[in-house]
Amino acid sequence: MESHSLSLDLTIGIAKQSILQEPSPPPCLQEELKRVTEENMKLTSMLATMCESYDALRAQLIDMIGPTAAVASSEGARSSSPPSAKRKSTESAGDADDSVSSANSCKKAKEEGSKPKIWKLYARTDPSDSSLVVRDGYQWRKYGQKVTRDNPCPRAYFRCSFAPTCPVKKKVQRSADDHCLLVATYEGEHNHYQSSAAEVENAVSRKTAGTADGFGAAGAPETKDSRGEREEARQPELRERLVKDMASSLTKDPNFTAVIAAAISGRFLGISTAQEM
DNA sequence: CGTGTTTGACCAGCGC
DNA sequence: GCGCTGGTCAAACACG
Repeated sequence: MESHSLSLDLTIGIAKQSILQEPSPPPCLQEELKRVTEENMKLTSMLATMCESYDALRAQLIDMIGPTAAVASSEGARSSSPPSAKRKSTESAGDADDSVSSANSCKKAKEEGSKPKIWKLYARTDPSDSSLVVRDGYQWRKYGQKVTRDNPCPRAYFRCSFAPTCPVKKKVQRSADDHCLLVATYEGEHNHYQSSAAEVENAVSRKTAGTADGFGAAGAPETKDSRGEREEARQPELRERLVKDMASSLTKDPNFTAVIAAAISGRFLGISTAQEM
């Protein structure tokens, strides 16, 4: 997405800058340094603008869908009705949910005090898409798959793999009636930031397009309490997340090492001018 | 070779 | 105690 490439450009820009801050660079490099610095500042301001726009849009989105979205904690997931348009399919998804709920209800009594948060996400998928993948902005590692009794479609089990210590699990199963509908049941809360801002946008857009559950941009259940807290803490978090995204982009992007190598070998200027064209 | 997925085996909880 | 079921493990496999 655009924001992602922007952050990548930004990281490359920063990298270029740091490379060029080697002791006593030649005059042509100083000129380039100046240009890159300006470009970097422009990108930074663009990024800030985008973040503000994103915040505003997201706030609007939450206002729009908040009242209808089911607060999908274990207690509220089934009590609040989903939007009428999705009523039938949600009920059919409920077939799958019932097994989850009944399984969880057994534990409920025991774990009432310390049970992890459970929430659900309904996602429409292409009928031809047979994968049990719900793109919610986090990295998941599949650790099991099982065919359950009340649904011929297999249920897939995932763990959050973005952070080794993250306790969150999710189960994804197609609705027995509507095979286009994926029901993702999340368990626990993430103890880290979302892996990708682009994925966040993806998740949010999916939600507006066809999903109808409590699901914040951070992939956590969107309760009023947590929402208020996050609104307050958003700006510092956002900056920190951007920094992490940048670092992540640096380590993941093979092109970055090529840029570094090119810069070091003196081909940097050629690449830079070529990019401008 | 490292990482993620698949899949059969295993385990624990529950109802009868 | 036994069988059923959901959830997890871990070896084998696939892929980049």
